[in-house]
Amino acid sequence: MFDEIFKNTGKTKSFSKGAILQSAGQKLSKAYYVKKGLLKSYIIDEKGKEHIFMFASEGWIVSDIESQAFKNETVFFIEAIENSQVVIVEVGEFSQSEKNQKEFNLILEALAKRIGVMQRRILSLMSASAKERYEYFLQTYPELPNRVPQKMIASYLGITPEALSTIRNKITKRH
Amino acid sequence: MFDEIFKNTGKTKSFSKGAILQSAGQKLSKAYYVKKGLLKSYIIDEKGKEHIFMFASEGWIVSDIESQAFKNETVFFIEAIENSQVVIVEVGEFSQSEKNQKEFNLILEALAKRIGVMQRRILSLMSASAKERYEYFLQTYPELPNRVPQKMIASYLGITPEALSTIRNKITKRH
DNA sequence: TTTATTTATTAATCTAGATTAATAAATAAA
DNA sequence: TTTATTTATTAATCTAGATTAATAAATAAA
Repeated sequence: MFDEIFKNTGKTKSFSKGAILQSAGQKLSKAYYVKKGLLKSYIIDEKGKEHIFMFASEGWIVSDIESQAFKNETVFFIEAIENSQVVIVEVGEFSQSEKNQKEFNLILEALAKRIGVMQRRILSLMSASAKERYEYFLQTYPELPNRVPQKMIASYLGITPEALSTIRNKITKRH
Repeated sequence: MFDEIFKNTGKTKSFSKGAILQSAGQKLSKAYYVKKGLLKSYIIDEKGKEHIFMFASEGWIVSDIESQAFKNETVFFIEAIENSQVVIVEVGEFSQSEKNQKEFNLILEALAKRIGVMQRRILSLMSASAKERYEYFLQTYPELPNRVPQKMIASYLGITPEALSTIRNKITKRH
């Protein structure tokens, strides 16, 4: 992970639950390393509906890598869903400093990892049912259901809270 | 893009339509730079159904970046859907050679671009209807419908060929 | 060419998940 | 506490897209 690079960059800020760290439409988006707490990044579609793109708990990084690289406006909102301590990293530092071989490989590895996560998500959205996606989510993030309201999990899975409730009911009933 | 890095690495190979360049389960996957022709990368799910992950025409690169970085078995098949000329790049060269600042930035930019494409795909799978995804596909890849059978476009969109046929019918009818 | 195979279209039926609505449970605010 | 707000559950109804099947059109093979 980016851990080694980001952990000690200073600039730790605290955010209360509900605080918005970044809004869609802003330029010059930053990278957020979560020391403590939990963030979500999400979009709001034309119908005003929220779609959670990712959760970030301790040790994770959230950022709109594409908008950083190309200096576009970001499409993502980022919000603290627990009281959180976050290291904010300017993108400039990231791309301009002299990189040694080791840092280069760390960054490549982190990007490759993220690409892998997204590939699996795309494939499962194309090929798996909501129930299968939920079960896969539970395996991948076993601790999140205790920290996150169900409607956010539904939003992450791309389904309605009602549908998730029904799925959970079915899973428990045929124990 | 990776163009500058890959274009002149030699080792151009020709593949006839229908040739399989890579199969799921193989280790040490390579990167494929398309000089001429058209490739598709896809998975086959447990039910034996094919899901196209991406198309790659002239100037594109296909590769399982995650499996390269972590030396896993790849999940992707890669197949030529036109007669194609492809530059095959060993992953080794890519990560081990000494990188200068310029190359470093090119690679970062290419990865960021790919991440952006995947982000948009995830968000549209979560929030858009099949019709909207098809219209977005037409905007993004206006030339592909002339080169690719419809059932492959359906597979890329995550729907059945029958559903795509119906959508196309609806779009033309209310001109 | 002729024949076989693959692809696209259309229609009927089905189903996973959306929508709407009402109620209960949990959480936050006063 | 009490009250207001948010979240989760359940049920009824609806709909986008899947499934099945039959037919036509296009492409590949003999």
